[in-house]
Amino acid sequence: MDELRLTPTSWIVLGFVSLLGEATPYDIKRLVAQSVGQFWSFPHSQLYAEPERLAVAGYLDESREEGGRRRKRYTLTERGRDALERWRGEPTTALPEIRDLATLQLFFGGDPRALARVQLATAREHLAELESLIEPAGALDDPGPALALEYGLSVARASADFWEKLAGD
Amino acid sequence: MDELRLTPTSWIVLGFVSLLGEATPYDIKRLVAQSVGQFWSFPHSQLYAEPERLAVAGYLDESREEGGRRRKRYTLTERGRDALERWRGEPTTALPEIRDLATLQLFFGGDPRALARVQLATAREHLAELESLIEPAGALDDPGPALALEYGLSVARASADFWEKLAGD
DNA sequence: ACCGTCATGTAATCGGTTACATGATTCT
DNA sequence: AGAATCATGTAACCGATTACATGACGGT
Repeated sequence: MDELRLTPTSWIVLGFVSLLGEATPYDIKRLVAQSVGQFWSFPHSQLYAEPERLAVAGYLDESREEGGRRRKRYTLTERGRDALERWRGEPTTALPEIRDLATLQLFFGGDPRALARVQLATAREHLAELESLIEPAGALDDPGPALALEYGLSVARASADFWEKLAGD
Repeated sequence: MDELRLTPTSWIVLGFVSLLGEATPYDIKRLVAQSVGQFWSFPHSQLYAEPERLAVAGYLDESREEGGRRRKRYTLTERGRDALERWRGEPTTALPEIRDLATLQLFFGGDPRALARVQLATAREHLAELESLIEPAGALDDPGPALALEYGLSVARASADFWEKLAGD
């Protein structure tokens, strides 16, 4: 029941548990893969560790299935709901961070053409995948996911465009 | 002299030491602030810890000033130079990652207009700062920094455009 | 001489990543 | 029924962040 600094990972977990009502780490994992995970990856182990932390600190309730896979299922506590609500209400001024190895290589003298070729290829695949997510996202009640996806798409397009221009010299 | 997994931070340190020939953590800190730090931030303490790691593993030589501030100065070893060279030569296929609290808030139901207002403001300031870096970057011998900056700019513009559109409804 | 800010670092903590491992399902 | 893959988790390590702390230097 300690105080706890809530990290981005925490919000992701709290957010999805809130959306689903009740969720297992694996539920979250699948949703992450189709959404946030598209521009922000982390290992699945964190989706097991983080709910644990949150449960210890009183933001989630944990219960364990008895039969079968003995999954852990999580629900929001009052405290968790409050924290999420407060967070939602305070628009962050934090800037996006781009963590990109390719840019580093560019910066430190990697060959621009070679980099552009390789990056353009992967960027296009990624774009295609993102585009395939538009429809399902649009079908949801909540507009948030679709908006976030749009954001991710516009950034991904800017990225692809850059490499394309660079590849063409 | 152990094997060591080299992280993005490692490349940044190795890269700047290579550019400068000899560098103190503070030298690197200043350069980072005007370059990579614009889209990828980390605390200065890491720029003291990381060269240490790299020195222990044999990628850097460390020497300490005797008088005055007793700074630690680092230079590349053969091993460090090799590693950097090899890294430069292998274009990464890794995708950029966007770590962005604002997008998360959008995703999880934050108010789009409110977010857009706040984010647009900070995004514009940031853009202005990036643009002020164009000239100095263009004046360098090495084209890498200017290219990386261009990349950062195009992404930052995409981001600002998105929020602008969203703010305008 | 004093004060504020810049410069330079260390220590402790903790989140995140890597690696390992086993139990369920599904398919052939 | 066996193989392959999906699902689910734990353990250990380490890089990264936070916090603390002091020494130089420049200005008044």
